[in-house]
Amino acid sequence: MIETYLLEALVAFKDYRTLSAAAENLHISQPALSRSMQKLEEILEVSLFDRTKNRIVLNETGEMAASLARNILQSQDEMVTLIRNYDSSLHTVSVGSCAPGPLMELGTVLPSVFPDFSFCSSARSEDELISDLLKRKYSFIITTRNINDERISSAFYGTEHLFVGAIPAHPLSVYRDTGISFSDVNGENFLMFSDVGIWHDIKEKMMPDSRYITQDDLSNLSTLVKSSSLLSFATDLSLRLFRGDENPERIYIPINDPEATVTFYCNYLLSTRKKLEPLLNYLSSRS
Amino acid sequence: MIETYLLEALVAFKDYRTLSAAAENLHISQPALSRSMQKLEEILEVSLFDRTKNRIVLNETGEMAASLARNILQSQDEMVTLIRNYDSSLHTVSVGSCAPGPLMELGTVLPSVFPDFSFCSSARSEDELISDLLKRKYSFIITTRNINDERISSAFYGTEHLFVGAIPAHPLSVYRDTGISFSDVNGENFLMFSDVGIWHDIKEKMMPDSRYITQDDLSNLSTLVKSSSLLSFATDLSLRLFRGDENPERIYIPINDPEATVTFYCNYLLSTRKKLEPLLNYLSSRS
DNA sequence: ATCACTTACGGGTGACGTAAAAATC
DNA sequence: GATTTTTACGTCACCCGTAAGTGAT
Repeated sequence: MIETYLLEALVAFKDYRTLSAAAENLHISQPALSRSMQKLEEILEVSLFDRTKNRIVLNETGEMAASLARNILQSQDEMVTLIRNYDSSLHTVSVGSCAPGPLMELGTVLPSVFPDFSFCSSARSEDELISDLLKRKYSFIITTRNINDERISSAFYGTEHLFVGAIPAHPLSVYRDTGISFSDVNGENFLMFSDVGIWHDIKEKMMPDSRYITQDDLSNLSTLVKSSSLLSFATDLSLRLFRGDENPERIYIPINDPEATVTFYCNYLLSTRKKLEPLLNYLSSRS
Repeated sequence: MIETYLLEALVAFKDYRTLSAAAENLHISQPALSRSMQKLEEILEVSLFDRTKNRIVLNETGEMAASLARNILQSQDEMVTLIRNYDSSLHTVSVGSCAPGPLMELGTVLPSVFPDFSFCSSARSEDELISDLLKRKYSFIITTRNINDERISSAFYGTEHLFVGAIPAHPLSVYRDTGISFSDVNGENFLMFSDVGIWHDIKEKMMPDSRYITQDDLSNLSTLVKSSSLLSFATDLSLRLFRGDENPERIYIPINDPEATVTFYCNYLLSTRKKLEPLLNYLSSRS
């Protein structure tokens, strides 16, 4: 059998084209690498290089061998992360979401539904979430659409509605009951949380002329908003979660456009259904 | 990175269920294997076993890790054969066939078409041939149908017609020009070569009531046939190839059923087209 | 002269085997 | 008592680094 370090050596040589460069990158001496390549040829009973006195180049067989070796190493890497993820999936419940709202809500819900759990911040794209779900990095993920994959099952999670926050003196505050449209505030400056996931794309699309002053710390943002007359954002979820320590000096105006309402779905691996049943029961009882 | 011997150890343990049994199979001592398993857990930062004082069992994570490890090892094996086959494909031309006729014919043709070459006997099923072609064990294969795979290209090779050999005194010999049908000789005893590839299925299907006395050595079979009054087989290919040392005491009666005629195709990997061009030119010039 | 590779040589890590202890059946 | 696993310890393989040699640019 071929030990992994030999495959790593071969791949490094393919990448760096000379033994010296590859050896340096592998943090071993150049003669050591030279011997490894010889050993690999011995084991395979095949010559992998064209050698001249002071030059060594992969031959046709060597090139293909290095490609195959790279695949093996990648498979090994994937194996390691799969094993680690699988292990932690037995001990914790981790969540990925395309928006922070459901994540914050779940933060209050999960501890009562599951004994112990861990949290994960929202990733960028839904594709990344799906890929990480398949690798079991997440126990389940929150997305805005049902996923078309036979290994994955989906359940309705809930909706989130966007509001604009403003000081009472703001002219728009008269619309606090009737609501406004994105176009009414397109061009205005906003204070907002930086990691809003899918809302990022929505605001960019619906209010391309606005400027957004972002803040990646929620409590700092809150302080900032209290002291400012700039517009801000909120959602029904965030308003419900932070009821109590919300700013009494702010009023929240609903946005009427359909794009201001997002529907979330909870997606999980079919094979983990049993483990997640408490959550699924909770979700269906809620709706 | 995880060295291969650790993965082998894990897989062996999964297969043999105890360290002692697995160690014996791996030809190492049992304490050595015990340490390897500990080391693997260290590297993965995950526990793979449920341990009691004198018993060690794979836990859930361990079971899945062992499965993944088995896949890696299999990939490695495949890599090694791919590399070896690829290397030899650069030095030799090897042929697989579903029947011996084209193989014998090619034995006389290939040396003049290719500088150096090697030979392979006919494999059992066409599926095996295809699989070995994809692994580059064969440079090209002879089958009875075009193969539906985008990596493989096919060319017409030729046909082979089956004859029944009999002594002149045999009552069927009057049909030497008009031919007979399988049903006319179903139930008769035949002397025949054992490794006839696809012809095996044909005779079983068309003459299920006959008995076949097989011989795996061609020259022994020839001696046997000369001394016997039993029926035998021949084809247009074999008669052409062995013209000269054929038995003058035998006559050959054609079989008229369509099943007695087989059409062969030459299949090769698209990526090797250039190498095989001399052969393809020869084939198209022949037809 | 510098660079790149191979061969030669000595050293240290670590994987191995033997031995012993503990625990279960 | 037999089996199975773990720990302890000494040994040896083997992989590595340094040094030296050869050939090419």
